[in-house]
Amino acid sequence: MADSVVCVPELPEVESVRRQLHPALVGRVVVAAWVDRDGPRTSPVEHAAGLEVLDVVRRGKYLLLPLGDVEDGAEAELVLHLGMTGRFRIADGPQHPDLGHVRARFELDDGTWLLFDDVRRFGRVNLVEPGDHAGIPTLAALGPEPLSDDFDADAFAAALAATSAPVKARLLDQRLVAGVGNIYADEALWLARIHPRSRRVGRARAHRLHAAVRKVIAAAIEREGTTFRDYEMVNGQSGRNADFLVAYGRADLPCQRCGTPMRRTVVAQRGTTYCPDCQRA
DNA sequence: CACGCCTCCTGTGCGC
DNA sequence: TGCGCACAGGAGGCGT
Repeated sequence: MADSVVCVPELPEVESVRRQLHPALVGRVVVAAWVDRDGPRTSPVEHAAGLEVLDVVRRGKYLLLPLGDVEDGAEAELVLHLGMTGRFRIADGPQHPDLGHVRARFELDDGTWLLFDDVRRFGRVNLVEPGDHAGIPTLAALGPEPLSDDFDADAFAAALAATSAPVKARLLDQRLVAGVGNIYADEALWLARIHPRSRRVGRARAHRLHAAVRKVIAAAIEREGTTFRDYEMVNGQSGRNADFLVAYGRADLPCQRCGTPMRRTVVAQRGTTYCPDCQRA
């Protein structure tokens, strides 16, 4: 079962990508930009040409690249999302042997190319006015970064107390906290000993979950993310977090806390693994 | 508004 | 061996 699991980029994976893209892109001027087609997840990017990459910022699972002029500031913003299978390469030309489904290309003034490859087309490539996220509702309503002071335990507890949805659904919806996806939701809920389908999470358990989210995200960033198959860094290497997972992908394996076989279920239309003994509703 | 279900997309792995 | 199909899921859209 575990070897059929596919990994999707979440906050730690996107942060690892950001750290590799930043030194390669900041200060570069876009010579030409191309995206494979218009659609709900892509929009024309040709106007990026002539603009300098001023920064490579991450918010949740989004990468934001302000483009413009060092003195005049940002004139545009490139919004990128890896979706499920997105990956980047810095290449010497418009092709790369590792990439079979290039969806966007950015030629840079030092002769390198930023290539975006995305088999399943769930990724996003949009060029917008700086800060104009109205067409990207999840980004516009994105909650606080989990490792920032803006992620407040009391506010998190209050928000959970005001909802009737399963706690895992709230972790996934990006509004209470940014960047948590299916893997780290299961990991954090296991660590906090909370059943993923629980609809009533009191203050004490909410505080445990708040700490658990921070812990699993920080640990995964240290290990440059989790790789099963799809996610990889800009240099093609894997993250090292897969060997440290305690919940995700461990159905039928013994709980590392109590030895009870982990159970697989579906919550919020997502595969979910939890310990039926030490994660109680 | 909140919630939950459906859809998109395609490679992979399994069963027959 | 080969075919068909279920499955994976972030985010958007829509129905209730």
